[in-house]
Amino acid sequence: MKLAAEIVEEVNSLTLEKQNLEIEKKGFQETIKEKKAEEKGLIDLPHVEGEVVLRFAPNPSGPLHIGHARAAILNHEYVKRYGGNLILRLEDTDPRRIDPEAYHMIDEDLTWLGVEWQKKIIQSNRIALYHQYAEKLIKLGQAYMCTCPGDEFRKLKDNSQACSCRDLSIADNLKRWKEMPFMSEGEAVLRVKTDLQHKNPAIRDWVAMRIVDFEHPRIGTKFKVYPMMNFAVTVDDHLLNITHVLRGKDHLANSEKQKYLYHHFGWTVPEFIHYGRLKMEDVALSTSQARKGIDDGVYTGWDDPRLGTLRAISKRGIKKETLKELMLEIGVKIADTTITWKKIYGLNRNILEEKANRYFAVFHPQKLTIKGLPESSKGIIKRLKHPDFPDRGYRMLPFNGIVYLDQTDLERNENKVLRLMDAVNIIFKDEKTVFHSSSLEQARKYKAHIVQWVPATSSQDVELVMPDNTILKGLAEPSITELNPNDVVQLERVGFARLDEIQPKKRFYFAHK
RNA sequence: GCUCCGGUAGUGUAGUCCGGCCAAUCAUGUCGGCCUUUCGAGCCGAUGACUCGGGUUCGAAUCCCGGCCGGAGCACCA
Repeated sequence: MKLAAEIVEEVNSLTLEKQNLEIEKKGFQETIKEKKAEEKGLIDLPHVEGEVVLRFAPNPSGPLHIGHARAAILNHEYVKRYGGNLILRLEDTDPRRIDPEAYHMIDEDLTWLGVEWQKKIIQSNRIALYHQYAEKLIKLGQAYMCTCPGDEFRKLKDNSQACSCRDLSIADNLKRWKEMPFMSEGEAVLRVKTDLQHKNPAIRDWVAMRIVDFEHPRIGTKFKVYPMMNFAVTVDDHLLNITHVLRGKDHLANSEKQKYLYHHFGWTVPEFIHYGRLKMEDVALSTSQARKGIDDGVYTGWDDPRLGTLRAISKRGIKKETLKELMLEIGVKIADTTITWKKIYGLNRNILEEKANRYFAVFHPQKLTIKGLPESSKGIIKRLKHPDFPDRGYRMLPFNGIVYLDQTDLERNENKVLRLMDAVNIIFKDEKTVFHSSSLEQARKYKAHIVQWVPATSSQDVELVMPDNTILKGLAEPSITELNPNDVVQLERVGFARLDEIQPKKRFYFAHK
């Protein structure tokens, strides 16, 4: 025993290389298992044979939010990796939960995200198709028309008991099925037979079709019998040859339910991949909460900077590339993730840093007239639009000694030498501003802070909408008139901001530092 | 309550399937330094994690059991 331990100790003390060498010397066969070399970033999909067919299937109840972006980006990325098709499918089988505006908002949002789809289908165009498959299922003896009140059925189901409808003949079921469009809401449902003994009561005999007496925003009152999500999704995923289904883990039980349907029809089950919940700090992600806030006037609209919608995020100057990087990093883990704004800002800054040109703006403007300014210091001051890219040219700032500075910069530097970038050094003392010197060396010598300024004689009024939707009014240098809406700039020492509109006012949205 | 699932630094992530090269990767954040006419960026450095307890094993982030914590589902929504 002791000997064995000693030998092991000895072997372990050798480097791996030496151990392998010894193994070789002694003539042992190499038995090391080969570990699969994974592609960096997003993990590979399981069981890929050739091309993949994936789908992004939102419910058109509002615009897309950051949670949708995850599904859309991931699906899109996998289609790009393996080749194949991405299908956009609008799941509008609940007439009550549809926002007619959402159909085009979703297209817009995906386009902004850069997610392209090869085919688009709308489930409300396919209701008759679902009816056909429902009838097939009845004929297979795998579905039954249930007229039990919901709570009674639940009691039975929770005890693994069949209700009386379950044993109806196929003929009786077909008869009821034909009558279904003439019944009223709640009178009957079509149930899929699963396993009443299933450990999870939620899986037992789930509803496939129901009666809805409500005008559908797209197809009106043409149908009264609508499929439930699980039924429509399964039929579609099969018919469209979907190979892999990426969905949130809130669909775990649904995947389980759907498998029964695949088996009843004899269809191949796609690969289900479930990812965890996405939480976003300070943001109400749910569409319904956002809608309520908009209706109540708490939020200004779907693009209110406080919301987690893609249109709000893009308005704030967050780039689609940032979202893509973020989603690729988060991947498809089933564990929940919390996204912090700092994370998004950090990624976004990496992208914006080289794109955004620099401009001066102050948001607590204080007008100053510099006393004793030598004539030689006056004139047009040139400053690079971007310190790292000189070929982008200069902005011109007329400097005549009358400027706006930020109030807080003034307060913090009272009685101290303060340098106006690329201009002169001043001292603000006893409510008076006097010229101190002009060279950078002097500023360095006095450890002066270096701040941005706006020429008072040719300033531009601007607004800056902050992430909490408060609006700061300020002044910017004249060159900002060369900007166009949607340009993202860095307001020096303020932060990155996206120009949203120039008429009637020049309005920026603050992105981050 | 029932069913299922998860837990690696502040946050996100790699590694877990197939135990040893993991005193654990990368990103972001934070702190410090250098540089820079921004409190930005860049460069350099620092910081900081395997949920806990048992078990198996020569060896456990990795396998097994239990606890704790967290999440999802339990609809005639998707």
